[in-house]
Amino acid sequence: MPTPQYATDYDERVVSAAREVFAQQGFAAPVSEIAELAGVGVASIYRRYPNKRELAEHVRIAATSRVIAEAESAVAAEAEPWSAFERFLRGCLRAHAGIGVVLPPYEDAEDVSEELRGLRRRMIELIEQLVTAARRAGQLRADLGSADVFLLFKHLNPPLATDEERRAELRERYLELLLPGLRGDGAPLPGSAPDWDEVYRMCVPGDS
Amino acid sequence: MPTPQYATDYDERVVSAAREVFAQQGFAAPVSEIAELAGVGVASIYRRYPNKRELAEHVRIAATSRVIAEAESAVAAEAEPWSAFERFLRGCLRAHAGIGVVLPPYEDAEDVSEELRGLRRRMIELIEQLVTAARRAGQLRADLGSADVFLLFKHLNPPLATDEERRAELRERYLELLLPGLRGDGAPLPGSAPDWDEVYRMCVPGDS
DNA sequence: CCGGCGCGGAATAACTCGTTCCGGTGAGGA
DNA sequence: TCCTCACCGGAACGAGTTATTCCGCGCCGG
Repeated sequence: MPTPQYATDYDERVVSAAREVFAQQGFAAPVSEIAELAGVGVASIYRRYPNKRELAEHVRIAATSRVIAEAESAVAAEAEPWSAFERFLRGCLRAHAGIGVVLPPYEDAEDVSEELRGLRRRMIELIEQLVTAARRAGQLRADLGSADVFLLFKHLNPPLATDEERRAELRERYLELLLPGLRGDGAPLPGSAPDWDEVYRMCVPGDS
Repeated sequence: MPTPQYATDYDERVVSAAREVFAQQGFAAPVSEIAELAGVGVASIYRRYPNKRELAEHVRIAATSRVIAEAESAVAAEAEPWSAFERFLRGCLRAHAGIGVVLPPYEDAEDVSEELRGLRRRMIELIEQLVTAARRAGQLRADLGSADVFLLFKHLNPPLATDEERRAELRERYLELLLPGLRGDGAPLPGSAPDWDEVYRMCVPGDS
């Protein structure tokens, strides 16, 4: 065997731990913490990824892919636009990987790989499709842009609860609180909807 | 003059900058960044506060006081419970100082000064009063606790937009989205409401 | 029983950040 | 005008933290 084969089980645990840790503490979080959460040694991480940045890139790719899958399955499963939209939201929330991690490039926007760039395009396209359809059907308020949805998602993530269990519970709790507003029951929204560039730009400088 | 008098103008700019920076980056943010934002040298900060921790404490005290004032003025200005509640929310949002900074103790809960502890008690008392009144009047959904409100607030803060102007706009935008849900138009909330201890506990470990 | 592939975690070298120190500057009195 | 002194900005220092590498160990297949 020319290329040594590492336990694939490890890969999964590492990426999952990295997602969790980066989501909570930002890119500045120590690699050792990721290793600890994954229950492996730091060397095992560096044996698979040349450096921290590439690990983060991998996490983002996985998370973005997950959101894409969630969107595609929601479109496929629901005929009604609003139902598809809602299913997408809940799906992402449950996937937890969620948008919180997808969002921040962690480093300067320039260093994003072509692969991730493509995935982002696809993800945006899908979300836009979901939003537009629901809006056309009069089931989603007209003054809400697709990038708004993204930001709202980010906000749904509670800080750092003790356990992930509880965090998930709170996420669903606050999503429920948001849904009536999304359907358009309130006053018109002040301000202008962000565009995607703004959303990405907003999250670059810091880590979180 | 026995005690030298420093420019009070500086104090204000320093605390305001510290609030901004801590809110965005957490307690881990470098002091130098605060100094830069305030347009002063680091020494000017240390000339007024013995160390970073005390500066943070000062920020929290100022922010908590501000929330208290906002609550008191809302209670005094509006007879209708829901109106008072809504005014409180908007007021805090506009004060921006807001809850994002009030919340995190930044360090272990033990090290909180007696003064701040007292302010917190008062703040919680007031928020609870606002929530209970609105709930009693049937204007706020019954399954929403006062600590929920606090967490929601935290979530309203957009990450790090380029300018504060835009951030404020987005905060108001998303508050609007939340209001219908708060009034009780949606499905019952899943999960259980957090209590205040949980809220504080949730935000201790990390910085943000 | 032996060889070697991974593994965990200690060791290293760089870097960041809190805090302190120091020379500069400008206002005000002589 | 010149001197003094209070105050300022920013460079310097030392402690602590972290990405990355290195090394000896244990397990698995033969």
